[in-house]
Amino acid sequence: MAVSMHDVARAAGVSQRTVSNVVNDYAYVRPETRRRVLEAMEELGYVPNAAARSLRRSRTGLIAFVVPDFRARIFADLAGLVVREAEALGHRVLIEVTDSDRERELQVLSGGRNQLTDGAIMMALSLRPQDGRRRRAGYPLVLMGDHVLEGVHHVAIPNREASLAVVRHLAGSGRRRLMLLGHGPHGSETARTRLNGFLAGLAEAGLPADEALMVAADWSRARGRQAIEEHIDSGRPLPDAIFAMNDSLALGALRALRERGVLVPQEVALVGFDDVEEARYSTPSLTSVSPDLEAMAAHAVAMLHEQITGKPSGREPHLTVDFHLRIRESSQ
Amino acid sequence: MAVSMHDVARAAGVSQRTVSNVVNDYAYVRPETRRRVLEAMEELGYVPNAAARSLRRSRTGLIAFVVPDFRARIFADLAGLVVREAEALGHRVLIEVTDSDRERELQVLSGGRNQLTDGAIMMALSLRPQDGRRRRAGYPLVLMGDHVLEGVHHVAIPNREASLAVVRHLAGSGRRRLMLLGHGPHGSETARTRLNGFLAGLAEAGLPADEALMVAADWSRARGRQAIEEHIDSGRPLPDAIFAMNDSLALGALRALRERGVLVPQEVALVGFDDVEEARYSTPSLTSVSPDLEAMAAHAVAMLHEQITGKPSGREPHLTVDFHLRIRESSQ
DNA sequence: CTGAAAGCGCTAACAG
DNA sequence: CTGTTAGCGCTTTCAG
Repeated sequence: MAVSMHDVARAAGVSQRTVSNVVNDYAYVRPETRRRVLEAMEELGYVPNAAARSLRRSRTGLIAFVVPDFRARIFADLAGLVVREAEALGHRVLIEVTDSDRERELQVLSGGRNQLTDGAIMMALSLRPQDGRRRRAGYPLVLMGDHVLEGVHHVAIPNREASLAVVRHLAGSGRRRLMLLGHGPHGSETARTRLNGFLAGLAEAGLPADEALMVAADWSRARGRQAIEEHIDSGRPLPDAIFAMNDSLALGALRALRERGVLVPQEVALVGFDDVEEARYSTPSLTSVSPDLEAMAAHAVAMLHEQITGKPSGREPHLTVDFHLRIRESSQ
Repeated sequence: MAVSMHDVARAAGVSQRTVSNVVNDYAYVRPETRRRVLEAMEELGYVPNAAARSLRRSRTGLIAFVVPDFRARIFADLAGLVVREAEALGHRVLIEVTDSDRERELQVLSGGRNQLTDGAIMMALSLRPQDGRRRRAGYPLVLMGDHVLEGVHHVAIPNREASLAVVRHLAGSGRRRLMLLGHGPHGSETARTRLNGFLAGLAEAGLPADEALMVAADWSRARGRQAIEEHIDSGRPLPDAIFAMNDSLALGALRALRERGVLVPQEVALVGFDDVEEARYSTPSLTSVSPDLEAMAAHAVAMLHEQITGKPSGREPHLTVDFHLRIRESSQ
């Protein structure tokens, strides 16, 4: 076995209690004693056993960040921000990938997948309101995204408002035939809400909602490209603007348009969602909805922190972050 | 306190031992007994305490993945792969960010930053051979990248060979004035090795090594862009090819070239390193070195797994993964 | 197949 | 300021 506090105590000629005090920067320990203990620790190569400490404190210092998929740029970005915020509040982050699997999301909810964590931040895709009853009682949880489970803290992206803003921008610059890319039969709540905002925008601008211009597609670059290729090759008339439900789709679409010789933005304006770094650097640069991810991460971590430490702070249990529509070359 | 095994045992009218057996799918438990226990667990909402289990088993099931920075796309990609591989072998992954801070890297090495993990995979930037002595004895560790610490398992990217291949490709298609972008005074070992391969390639092709064409820059998109802008604006003659030390630099450079009206690849060929997804979708698409990241993640996790479980497997303690030079529009 | 019981290493209440 | 000591909840040896 590794060297324990007991060993250190014996070596330094003090009690275990004192060693613990030194390790935890506790109370008053005489400088001389502290020095002796530190010396003994150094000499024996003592490293505190975190499992024992966790057991005793019933706190591990770990939180889980649960995402559907790590390949999507936005989740990786968010993870980076969550790690940073968590560290600032003294937590470390365990990454859990659900592969958008409903079963796994439920496992997180019911506590089967949270071993060794004090709480979780989850980006859930498939949860429904009635799943609330499967929740493990007392386990701190914050949801990111659209789903509101009764009584669960939650921080959201303003999907509807942002989509509305996109349509206003497009219609406001004279576009009339708007395509929505990424709407799909297996759509998540997020997709539905963005669709909603899109439709509201059309109505507001007095434009018809054309089913043929609501194109289903997974939110990947490859599918965005493919969807547009198929649309063009089928000979259907082009829209004069495309609103893609995320930047991956938009950038895939951009590639397809370029290959088919369609000019962006002259013939077709293009707008994405998420504002990943790449949007600023594509050719043409991509207009995109930029949700405030930093705020999102900060709020989520802070909410979780409160639940874990049990310090309520009057903070709203439901929050929606800001967004900006970054207008770039692809839609001007 | 939460409900414990003891509570379940009492409720089911069996001993704690039997509950443990059921929880761990152990040994022979009479079906009838198992059923009763399962029922009691369900009823009481029992969730095993992972900290206690970890203490007892002296194993947490967690491994740390330590990266310099999470914003760089390649680290996020790698993290996703590591999480997947780890899960397949029954480990979960804790993400640790060092911000390229040498002190933090040393803390990982010495065990101060590995609380609750059974081992770590680290992408170290600043470690030097003599740091080996600071290593925490017996703590399973695998390094990714260039640094070889005496006696530490290690999986590498073939930086020298790949850089050589890039120069061969460029020189082979008639380019004569090659710029190296990303070489810098604070260069990591990785940068030095890529520089090495570059110089070897020049020598092999009988081309001069021109100091003025070795441009220092952090490996970010913004810096790549800025470096090329400055070069052009200073009136210095353009190279006919640029080898950027990673794709971020290359894509930033591409942006600068485009804005200054320089044609890629007609006037200047451009090659990057890492082959991030974006390279395939840029305009023009980017030629890049594609190291086999999947293999890298798989090897690293497997090596760590062996150390943790103590099952040696004749696998080499040092391994270099394959790479492919993906030749695309930017260099043809 | 199941029970009793001994710790894993640490924290913290209690006592000086 | 420091020593003693009782568990935290679980796994596992030893008996039956």
